[in-house]
Amino acid sequence: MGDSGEARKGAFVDDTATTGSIPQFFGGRMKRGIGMEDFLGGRINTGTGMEDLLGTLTEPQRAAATHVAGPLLMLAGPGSGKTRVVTHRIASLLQGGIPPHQIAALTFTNKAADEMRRRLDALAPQQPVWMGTFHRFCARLLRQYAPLVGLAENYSIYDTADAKQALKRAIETAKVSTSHTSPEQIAAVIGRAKNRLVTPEMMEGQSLRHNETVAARVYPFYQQQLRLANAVDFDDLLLHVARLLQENPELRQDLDRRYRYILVDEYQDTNLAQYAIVRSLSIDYPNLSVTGDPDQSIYGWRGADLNNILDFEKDYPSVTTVRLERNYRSTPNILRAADGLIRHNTRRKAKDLLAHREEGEPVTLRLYEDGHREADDIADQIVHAIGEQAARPRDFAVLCRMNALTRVLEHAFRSRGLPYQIVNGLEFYKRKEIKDLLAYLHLINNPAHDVALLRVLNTPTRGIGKKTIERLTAYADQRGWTLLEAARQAGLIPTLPARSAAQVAKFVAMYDRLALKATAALEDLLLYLLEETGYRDFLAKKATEDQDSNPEANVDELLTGAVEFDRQHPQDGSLDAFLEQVALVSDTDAWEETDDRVTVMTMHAAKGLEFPHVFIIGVEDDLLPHARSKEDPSQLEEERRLLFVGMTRAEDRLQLSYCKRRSLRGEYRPVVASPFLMELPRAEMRHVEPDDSRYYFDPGEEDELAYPDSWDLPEEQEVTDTGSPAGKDDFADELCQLPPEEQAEAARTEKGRPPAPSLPASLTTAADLLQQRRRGVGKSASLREGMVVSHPEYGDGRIVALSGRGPKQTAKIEFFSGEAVMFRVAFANLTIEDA
DNA sequence: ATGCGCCAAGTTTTT
DNA sequence: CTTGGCGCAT
Repeated sequence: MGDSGEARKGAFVDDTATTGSIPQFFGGRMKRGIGMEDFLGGRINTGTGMEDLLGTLTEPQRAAATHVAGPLLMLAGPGSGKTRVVTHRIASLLQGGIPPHQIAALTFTNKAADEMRRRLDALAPQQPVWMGTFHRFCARLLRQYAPLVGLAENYSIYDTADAKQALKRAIETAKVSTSHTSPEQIAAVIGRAKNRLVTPEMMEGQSLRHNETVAARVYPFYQQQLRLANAVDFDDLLLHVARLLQENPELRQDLDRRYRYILVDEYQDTNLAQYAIVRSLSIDYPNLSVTGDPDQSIYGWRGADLNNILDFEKDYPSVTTVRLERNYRSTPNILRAADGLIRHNTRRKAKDLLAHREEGEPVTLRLYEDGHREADDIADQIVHAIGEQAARPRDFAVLCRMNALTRVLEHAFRSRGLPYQIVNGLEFYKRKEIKDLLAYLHLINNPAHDVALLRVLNTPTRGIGKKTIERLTAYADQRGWTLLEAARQAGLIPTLPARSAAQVAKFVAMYDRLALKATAALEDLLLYLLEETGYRDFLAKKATEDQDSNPEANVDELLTGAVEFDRQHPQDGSLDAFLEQVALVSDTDAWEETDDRVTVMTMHAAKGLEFPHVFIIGVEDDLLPHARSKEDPSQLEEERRLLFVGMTRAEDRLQLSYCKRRSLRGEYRPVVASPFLMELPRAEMRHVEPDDSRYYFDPGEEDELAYPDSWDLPEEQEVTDTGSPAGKDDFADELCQLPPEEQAEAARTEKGRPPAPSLPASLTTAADLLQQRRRGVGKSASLREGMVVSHPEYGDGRIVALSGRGPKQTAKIEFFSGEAVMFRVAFANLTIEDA
């Protein structure tokens, strides 16, 4: 996946050069910065040939990059330049005369695919090499061969919420009792089965556990539901394609020939379905190259099978294996800590992390009173570092186990005017208005999309109530029809009163009018839809009642997206493509590397990224090994790998923190440090306790900060791989069990320490003021209606409307050119003009 | 049929 | 702390 920091590093070097101040702190970094990675970029742009280009690679990197035919396994540790090698290999293949359309690079996330594309473009611009996620690859294939698996080409992709609705309906039709299980559990079992290529028929004879038995009963009904709706869920995308390839030998052969060179990123995260797909496409042309790192496998819960990578050499005996173990990203301090941790995994290929950089700062382990102090302190540290050092917001990342922890940070950052971006799960496409409108689009595109119909039938309200829907559904189920088909017969449904039937008929008539516009430009379609369905009025009414949310702004945003899509896809700009696009992007993909903001995300989302400064919060028992992962040793190992991934994102500085107490799901309760902390080389780390409010970044106080006595635990308190950590209880007692009264007392008696910094008051230098004034306003609460702002493209304009809060804040700006444009403040590069 | 309000439940990670 | 489901009053 993308080591996407390289572009940033280049930018960083430029910036320090122009300001003329290179803080000593970044010494090691600078040395590396002018090293091969950035140098490379310059050379390519001057158009030097491939020979020179490959000359900048190390021996093993070069071996991988020049590999042409036959299977290739690249075991690449974190920060080893993996993406770089992969892009160079593609460029090298192209230079060797391989037609670009014979190459397909499969990634796990869109983010990784985009990054790879960006970097390939730098080496070999505009090559039609196929790049994208597994799911997108499968979606495309399926679009072409849908009839072979019983679908039509305009099939819909159900997102998790849609799938859940369909599942609930399936549970009802299956008439099973869910008293000892839940739809979620059933969904999980079915999902796991699909990932292992297990069909409903195969599952019948083999289940043992209770919820599996229930799931096995529901599974066929669920699939039937999907087939009838001409829809697939995420897992089906893979499953259908895998079966397609298994059951159609000629097609398999064709596709094998078409995609002769297949590259798979993050191979350790592939599940059986993905494995089957990739293998099927690499039989006649076994030019399969996979890259991955078993230590970074963190998707076991999604069916990822570590054996795929561990056994690759067995699958392809003629494989060339390349190991990239040298880490160019992190300081040795960080690597020792990460290595100390990962060594505790038993099911693992021993691998070294060879440090390349010079010794840096010790890793910090920090204890806080609670999550608020944690967030406040981290925000303060960042503010301080930006003020004192030449750091920028985008150099920092705060990583956590779950999205719920980001709330406190959001507050802390906002109150300090610190620009940030939270990459989390609850975003744009999950909002009600958006889901409603998309449901209309889905239904227009695929009349069988029952979930969309149910969502939309009475939104806005049209006098079609629960009873009517019930009768309609029963009628449809009875005949095996889709709901829309049943609705067309509303007049003939005996159970339906005439009045209800008339309402339903009116809806169908409206639908038919909408469907006529299916091939119009998205923008026109949406605008027509808004009027025709009465959704616009519905929204206006809502907006006046509810001040907080601004559905209208969201709708405008969707419109903006549609316009953009129309523009980018003038030829294939079908509704199909748009809906597929929407279904297969996640909010993680909204992360903008170029934005100068602090990044807040989960460790899962952070994979493949790197940052100069990384804070990992909530390294606590039941949270970082998550409570639900602790029974199963393999899940526990996965949690350890997750922390490993988090730690190895850091280039220069890394802080791990945990709290004495934390409020989670409404409760404020005491928590215990993560047992993983016991596995770190604590003797060489810097420990900070709660009452010590001195700054992380104050160079003068480093000596005092290091190793408080209470932390001077003997290094040999190692964890046996099977048993519980020796001395864990002492450790926890000492650190976490101090009663609050004593804490308060201790705080009161603390002597002379600097007051907590508060931004913007602490930013006092002229340069800072200037920077502040001209800096992107980001998500800071500083925007007001009537304010004059500047946009790089549109010029100056006045804010005429503001809506939404935080990262969702949207501003309508009337530019002096006369144009009025809606922006999402977070993404628009707005600057505030002098007052 | 609608809409409000209460209560309960379930809370990881993502395509 | 949120969401979803259910029952009641209009």
